[in-house]
Amino acid sequence: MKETQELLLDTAAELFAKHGYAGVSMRDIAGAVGITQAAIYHHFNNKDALYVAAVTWLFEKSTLGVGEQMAAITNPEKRLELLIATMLQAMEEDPRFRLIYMRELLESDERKLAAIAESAFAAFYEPLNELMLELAPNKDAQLLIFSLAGMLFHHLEARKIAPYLPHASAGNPDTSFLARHISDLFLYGVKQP
Amino acid sequence: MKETQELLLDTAAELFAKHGYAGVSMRDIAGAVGITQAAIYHHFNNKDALYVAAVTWLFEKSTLGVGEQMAAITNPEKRLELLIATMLQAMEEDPRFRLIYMRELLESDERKLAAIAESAFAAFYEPLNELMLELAPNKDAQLLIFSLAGMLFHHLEARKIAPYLPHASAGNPDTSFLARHISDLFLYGVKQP
DNA sequence: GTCTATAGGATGATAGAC
DNA sequence: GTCTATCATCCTATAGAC
Repeated sequence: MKETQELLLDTAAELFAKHGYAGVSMRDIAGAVGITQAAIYHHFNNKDALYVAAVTWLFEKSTLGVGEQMAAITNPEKRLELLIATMLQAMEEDPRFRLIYMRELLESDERKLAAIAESAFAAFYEPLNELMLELAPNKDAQLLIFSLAGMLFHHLEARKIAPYLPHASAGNPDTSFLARHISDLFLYGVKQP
Repeated sequence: MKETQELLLDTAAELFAKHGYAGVSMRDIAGAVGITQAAIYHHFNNKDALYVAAVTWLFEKSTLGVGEQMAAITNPEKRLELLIATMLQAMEEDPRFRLIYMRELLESDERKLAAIAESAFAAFYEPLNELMLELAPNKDAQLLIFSLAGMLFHHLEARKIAPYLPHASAGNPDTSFLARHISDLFLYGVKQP
């Protein structure tokens, strides 16, 4: 059994990811943990402090180890494919990282965003940058990273709306299928088979 | 001077885009319009109805004409480039469409999402589907649409976090530069100059 | 069409017992 | 460390006057 403090972080991250900051009450979190609302204030000063602590905790937990896994492979195309497959699978298993990242881009104030970017993202961004320089030295690495990230995130997000759009196929594509599509498109574009 | 009803839709769309459904109260909207909170209920049955009406109104306004503009061009590559440039520019001028679309994908209310997708999105999705079938008949059109949409949205979203990442360049790229990058990548991938 | 007034409930936070 | 009890404030929504 986890300590109450960590259970609070875990539960708060879950609920904030799903419903956003304003959409979750202290009573919701307390209820999910199994304590009363007032008891939260023994662990955190207020709702804002709980939110920041939960997001920081989740981001540090989530980005751990992806960079190390990549460093082992020298061939850049293979490294790209591993990265895409790994990230898709990780974000499918635990969608909280993706959900909160997206929410942060929508509504976070600049100060919180800067703190998160520098503390939780920089280490993870660096090997990505090197990969892009190897893959396409004559292109803008940051633009490539944003293009790739946009595809990764959006394919998972879009699963929610896909069934309601015309020409919808039954069921959602699995991550290995998505990984194949994204890798091919990113490397060769639509004009190449 | 706009009629109160349309002013309500416009203001509600603005606030919901910025702060989300739970983050905006009826008082906030009424205050911004210049009436009292109770007066809203003369125009809309409840908060939910106002939200759906505002989002539908915004989406119909935003996606209007993009399809028509595209229909005039027969060459699919040119049509793709026009689409990318037009959407980037439109979303830069008025970010509300992008913000609410992203929020809809995050928020977990299936009923609202279904209503919006079917009423406001289907008409806009159809010409996109045809374009993809022309560009790459042997690929999955919906996957290509989500890939493209992901890039379009994320490049604009990422402007917020870009300055805090390593290797950041000064200032944000303008939309025509982004359009060039996205068009090239989508058509030919990173391996082609 | 807009107002005032108010019902009825949820919310963030605190005080103090155990 | 968690509880009960409570406060002040906010919320959506309704009733009825003008």
